[in-house]
This record gives sequence, structure tokens and C-alpha cells, in this order.
Amino acid sequence: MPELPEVEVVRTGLMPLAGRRVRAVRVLHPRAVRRQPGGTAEFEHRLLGQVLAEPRRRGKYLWFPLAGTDEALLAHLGMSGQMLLADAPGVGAGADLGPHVRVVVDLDGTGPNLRFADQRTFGGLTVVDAEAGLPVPVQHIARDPFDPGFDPDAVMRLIRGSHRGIKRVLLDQTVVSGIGNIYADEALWRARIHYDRSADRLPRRAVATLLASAVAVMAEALAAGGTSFDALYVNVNGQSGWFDRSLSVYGQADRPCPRCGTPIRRDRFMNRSSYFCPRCQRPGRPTAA
DNA sequence: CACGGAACCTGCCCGC
DNA sequence: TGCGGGCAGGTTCCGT
Repeated sequence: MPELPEVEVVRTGLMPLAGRRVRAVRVLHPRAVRRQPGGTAEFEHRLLGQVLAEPRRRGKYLWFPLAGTDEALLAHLGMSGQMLLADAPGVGAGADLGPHVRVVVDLDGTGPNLRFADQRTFGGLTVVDAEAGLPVPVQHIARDPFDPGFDPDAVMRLIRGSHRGIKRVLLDQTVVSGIGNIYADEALWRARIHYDRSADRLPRRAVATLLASAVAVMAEALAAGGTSFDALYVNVNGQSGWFDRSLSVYGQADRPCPRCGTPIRRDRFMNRSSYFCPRCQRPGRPTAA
């Protein structure tokens, strides 16, 4: 569910926690920390007493460096994860917590506490080592287009060197991170490129337009507080974003293309959906060997 | 090794 | 009213 803009909204909302010390930790659902070597006990032990530094993000990964250490509290929201601020302590709260709260982290001093909620449990938290300021599980994730070190030429080469369909490449977080199903479809529509055109057959200019479109649509979504279709994506205060009103194709099957009026089509693709305008976004020639 | 598809979960919505 | 199928913002793993 959350792509780069949504994760960035969450990161910004977590800034007030910087500088606070972890007073108590409770894992309520072990699946939420399944990536932690050593499981729940190890997670709680490594986090207790640590001081959260200013939250950081790469692509869809989010983490708090732990002050004075080479460790980090790493979060991935998966499809339905939420980082929520709550005034009341979570440890010992029992049934007063929402239905999908998986981990509670209470902090010293004045201000809110942290809760990790996740309906589908594809997301999770871990306490991990960091190298050069980057958590180890994030080392293999490419920089996202908002990273000052983002290298457009390198991404261009990777994309045009792939025999895959362009959308598969766009969703590959080791090529460029942060783009998910919504913003891939929106960027492809803006650039008038069919999702299954072979990446290595796209002109440089088309790829450049596509990347610029991805940056533009994600920046607009960020300014709108992200995309929410329901209560699954919310900011740290439980509020929805409203970029869903600005979507041109995603989820718009049978509705008119905002550019040409042709009904938007939905194809099954990669075990999910691809939305596109069959007139603005023509498939390439069939792949020739 | 590159690629494509299934698996991992819960809950909602729709049609029958 | 109830049940089965389809669908959902992502990543990882396994087979080809």
C-alpha cells in the first residue's frame, strides 16, 4: 500500500520522536518481528533503553538510527503497516489498543508513544546493524529519485539494459526505489508508455520522460499527504491523504482517460493490476527474438 | 543468472 | 443471511 510519498509522510510525522529514549517495548504479534534474528526477545532487548535519532528513509524503507550506536530501528510497512503516535502508553494497555496493533514502543519524557499496526502483517520492524548510516537490510535497495545521490544516468543504463517489460523494471527496488503499483501506472500514463513495452527498446527520451513523470507524480502525491483509498493508509495521526482524487488511471477501470476520453483498461499483471489508457499507451511490437 | 509466478496474510466487497 | 471468489498500496522465495 504505502509507496514513497506515503512513507515520507509517515517519516515526517515521526520527527517529534527524535531524541526520546525507549522506556518499554512489547511485541504483541511475533510475525511483526519475524525478520529479527532471535525473534521477539532479541528485538525487545536490543531496543530497550536506546535513544531514537531523526527518522530516515530510502524508497519504502524507514528507520530510526539509534543514537550513539551503529544500529537502527528499521520499519517496512508492507501493504498495510502503520506507524502511529499515541499519547497513552501501549505496554499494558491490552484491549484498549486498536485491533491490528502489533508492536508498542513507549518513550521517556514528554510527548507521544509509538505503535506499529498492520492488518495483513506483510510489514514489520527489526533492530539491525547499520553500515555507513545505512541499515544492512537496506544496502541492496537502490537510491530513490528524491535522494541527493540519485544517479539518473546509472538508472537509465539499468532500465535500458533490461529485457523485461518496463513496469516490471520500474517496480524493481534494486533499480530505482520508492515506486509501487499506483505511481508506476500513473507515471506510465503521463509518459504515454504501455506497461509491458520492452525496457531495452525504449528510446532514451522516453525513459527520461518516464522518470521525470514518476518524480512529478510522487511529489504531487506527497504534497497531498499521500494516496488513501480506505483507512489502511493513514499518517501518524490516523488521517488519510487525498491524492486518490487526483489519480488519472489507477483504479479507474472503465472511466474515461482524462486526456482522450477512451475508457481506462485494467489488465491482470504480476498477480495484481495494471491500469492504462489503450489509446494513449500503445503496446510495442511483439517481442522478436 | 534472469525472469515470472506463487506464497505470505487479513478483511472487505461482490455476486449467487 | 451465508458462502465462495476476487481483490488490495509489497517483498521474498522457488522453479524454470
